[in-house]
Amino acid sequence: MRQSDLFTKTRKEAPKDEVSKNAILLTRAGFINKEMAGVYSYLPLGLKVLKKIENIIREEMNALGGKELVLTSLQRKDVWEKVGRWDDKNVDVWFKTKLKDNVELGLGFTHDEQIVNLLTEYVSSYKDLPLYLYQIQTKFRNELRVKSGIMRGREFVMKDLYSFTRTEEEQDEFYEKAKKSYMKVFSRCGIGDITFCTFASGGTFSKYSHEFQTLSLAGEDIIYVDEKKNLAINKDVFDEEGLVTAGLKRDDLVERKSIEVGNIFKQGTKYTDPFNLYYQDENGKKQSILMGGYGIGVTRLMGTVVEVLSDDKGIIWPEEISPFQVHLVSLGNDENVIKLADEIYKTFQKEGIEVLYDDRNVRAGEKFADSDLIGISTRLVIGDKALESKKLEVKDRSSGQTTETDLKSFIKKFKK
RNA sequence: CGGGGCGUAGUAUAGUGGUAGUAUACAUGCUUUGGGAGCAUGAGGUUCGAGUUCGAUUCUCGGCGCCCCGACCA
Repeated sequence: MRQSDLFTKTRKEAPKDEVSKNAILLTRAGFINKEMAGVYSYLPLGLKVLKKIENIIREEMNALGGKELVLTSLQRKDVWEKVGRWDDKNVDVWFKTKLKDNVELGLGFTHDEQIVNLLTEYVSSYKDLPLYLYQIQTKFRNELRVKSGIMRGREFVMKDLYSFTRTEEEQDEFYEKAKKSYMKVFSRCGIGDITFCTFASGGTFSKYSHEFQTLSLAGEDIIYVDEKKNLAINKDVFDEEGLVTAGLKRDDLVERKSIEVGNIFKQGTKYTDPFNLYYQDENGKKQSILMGGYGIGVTRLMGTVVEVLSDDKGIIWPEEISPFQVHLVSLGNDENVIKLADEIYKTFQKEGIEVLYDDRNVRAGEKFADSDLIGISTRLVIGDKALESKKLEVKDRSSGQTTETDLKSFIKKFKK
């Protein structure tokens, strides 16, 4: 895409109503736009990144055996009343609304009840299980106070997978596989080395769960990290019992601040039993179904990447989720330079390399500043130098290193 | 939900009880072109309502909105 056609523009000034690094940088670079407190639109650049993250998650969830679906945001009151979560006393993040005839509805903040309710129509035999269903969808939570840009809003994108299994062994096996998938997702998003599978409290469903915590001073969680084992334990369960269960030793741990980017937990029959979701085994005997929930805050993950990967000039996208693979930047308005850049642009399009082509007639300084801010992982500069040397000047956004190469090997490296 | 703060142009900011200023962004022209260039010209603004006043962007009250701290956060 030509940058002259890009819908958004960069800004020099930080918006006055943002404090968090992710919101400031994403807004300045034209990825998002705040509509109201805790509610952000995703502009073309932001959407590109969001979709890339979603696709990584989709690939990993599919590899786990997950089947994708999309449940509704509008949800029935009676479904939520089954386990008492409609009442504002029990759940205080509801957005509730009404139909014209005064029938009450809620905007989904999660979909546990709804998916179980759905499955009562489809699951009845041991042959139907195990079953792993997931969706990537917008959730609504009426937070009392929003903060941290896109990391804690009232409307956000979440991936939620639900597992339905017959036995504890089946459940545990999947749970362990899911842990690995999750780490893969975070690695592919460029934050694998600072994200830890973290032993955490289980809340109302089971005693313990696992969170995926990314080290960052912008985080709100405190965890204790065992860097050798690559594991951590949340402060909430940082006691003797927790340590023993997690298999961690107090002396091996260091305290860190972190952002929760994912959470997996076993839910037992908390939802399946009340909804009468059972299956019949080989002997025709009625059996309970074990459920598990596996969440990733997709937009929060995007915000986390920005928090963690940036410098004073802008964002530093990891290759896999960079809005474009290459930022092609032409310098000056020398005819031959423009001709060369145009040719390279066309070649990339033909070869299927995703490219943002800064074809604007503005000075080099402005182009470089914008390029740094937007943060595309690889920059290709075409100016007089390239014309003379017949070499391509490639700058890596992350390391800042510039290398020379020729078009052929560049294409070979980036062609998908 | 408790406490505190703030609403002036697209953005960021001055200032004032009596015609609202700067930067940036935008438009036009000329110059310039490897790290946010220069000159000229132009267009663009006081969150809403009520009150006080001859007169309110400014003072008072209320609404709405936004931000921060805390609480909360399957």
